[in-house]
Amino acid sequence: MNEPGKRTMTASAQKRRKIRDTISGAAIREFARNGLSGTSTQAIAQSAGITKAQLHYYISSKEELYRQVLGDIVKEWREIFFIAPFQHDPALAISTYIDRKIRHALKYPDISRLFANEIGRGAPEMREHWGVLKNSTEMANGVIRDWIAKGMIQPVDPLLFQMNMWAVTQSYAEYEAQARVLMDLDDDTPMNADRIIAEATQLFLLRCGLSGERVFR
Amino acid sequence: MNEPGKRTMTASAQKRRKIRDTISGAAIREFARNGLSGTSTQAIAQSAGITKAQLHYYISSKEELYRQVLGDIVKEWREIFFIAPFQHDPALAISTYIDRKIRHALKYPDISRLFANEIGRGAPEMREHWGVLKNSTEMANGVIRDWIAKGMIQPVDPLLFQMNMWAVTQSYAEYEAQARVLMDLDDDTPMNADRIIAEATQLFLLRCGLSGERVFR
DNA sequence: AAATAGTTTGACCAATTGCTATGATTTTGG
DNA sequence: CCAAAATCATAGCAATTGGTCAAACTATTT
Repeated sequence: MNEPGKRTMTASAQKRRKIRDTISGAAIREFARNGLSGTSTQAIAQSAGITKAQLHYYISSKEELYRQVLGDIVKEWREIFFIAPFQHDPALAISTYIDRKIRHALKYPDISRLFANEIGRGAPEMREHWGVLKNSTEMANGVIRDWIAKGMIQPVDPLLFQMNMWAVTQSYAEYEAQARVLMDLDDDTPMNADRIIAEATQLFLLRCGLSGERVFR
Repeated sequence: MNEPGKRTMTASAQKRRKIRDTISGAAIREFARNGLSGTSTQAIAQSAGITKAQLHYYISSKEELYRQVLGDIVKEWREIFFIAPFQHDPALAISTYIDRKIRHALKYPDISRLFANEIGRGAPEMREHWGVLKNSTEMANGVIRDWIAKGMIQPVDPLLFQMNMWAVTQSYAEYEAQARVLMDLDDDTPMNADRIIAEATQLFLLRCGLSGERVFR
């Protein structure tokens, strides 16, 4: 038997991992569409291409599976969307964040939707994650306040500025269906990421009194 | 028997209307939290303070009730959030829109959440509403383009500018739970509407190159 | 007051829910 | 190659699902 995390992996362990990933993917898809209570284990199993009983062999319960994928999302986001590395350059920090966040939203909209769903429900499963999330937000708060103090950007409400960036970037995943209608795009045509990024970047750079020139990529 | 819509209303008709409103309110609450498939008629009935059988006496089906409240929301929004009346003054038009929209989001967050949920699911019940919604969006598009042509505002992507306003204003309903955590607010304390409106207004006025002064109210 | 119409109720329906028990099958280590 | 362990599928569990029904109850009309 092989411990997960070991460098070598037997064929069976690989297969097991693959199945688990398939399940996670299917769960994200289904939970994003219909929420926790609106998703049946049957639907998840079907979406994963396995039987319901087989699914229940791999998971302990629907709620637990939900908690697991939610935790994975929070963890992944914490690593990807981190404003601190570019503290020295506000324009770079902001445009980098927006670029990453929007590309992620367009590429993995279900992840964003699942998260939005959880928050919309009152975030009952987020209790254990608030601490770390609040922490990074307050770190970013400090960075922004520092920018203001040093006269690098115009004064903004640090928290609301962050929340508004989140809202705009996130919305292109959540409101994809609406965006497609308004843009006359069918479901197969990808949305124009560059166009969206350009407008969003302008929006937040100008709020800070920074040049509207495209700064990043 | 009394037709609905007549000026006079018998006591029984009034009672019937009151029950229907109670049901709509309960439905919005429950659908907002758990979506269409995640909400049971039992839960709606309980939230409305009636029995399940009684609920089914007033509605034809869960889906139909969902369609009804969704239709009501779309209709109400079309009346409330209309940018055209202030065409002559971009700053006034924008700040009025943001003010109204955010106050509505903070006052009736469930309505915003129900709508967000529907769009997140792929908006399967929005087919009949897209036409009129697209229309008003394109009217506003024209207004904004006109502003740009006349040099009243800096160039913006008209559609994305609207979508971003929508995203920011909407988010304070959808992400209320998160906002409360980040702001250290308990569930009873109302959020500071003026603060939110001020930052959002600045954001979008500055994008247009308009003075950051508070223009409205 | 009787007849009629509108409303409420509890019992009930088949279908689906999350999940399990059990035996069959496959995979694996010795 | 064989026994043990892991995986899988069928059938089934009690509980809940959306919705119905007829009987009881309450209002309204004549």
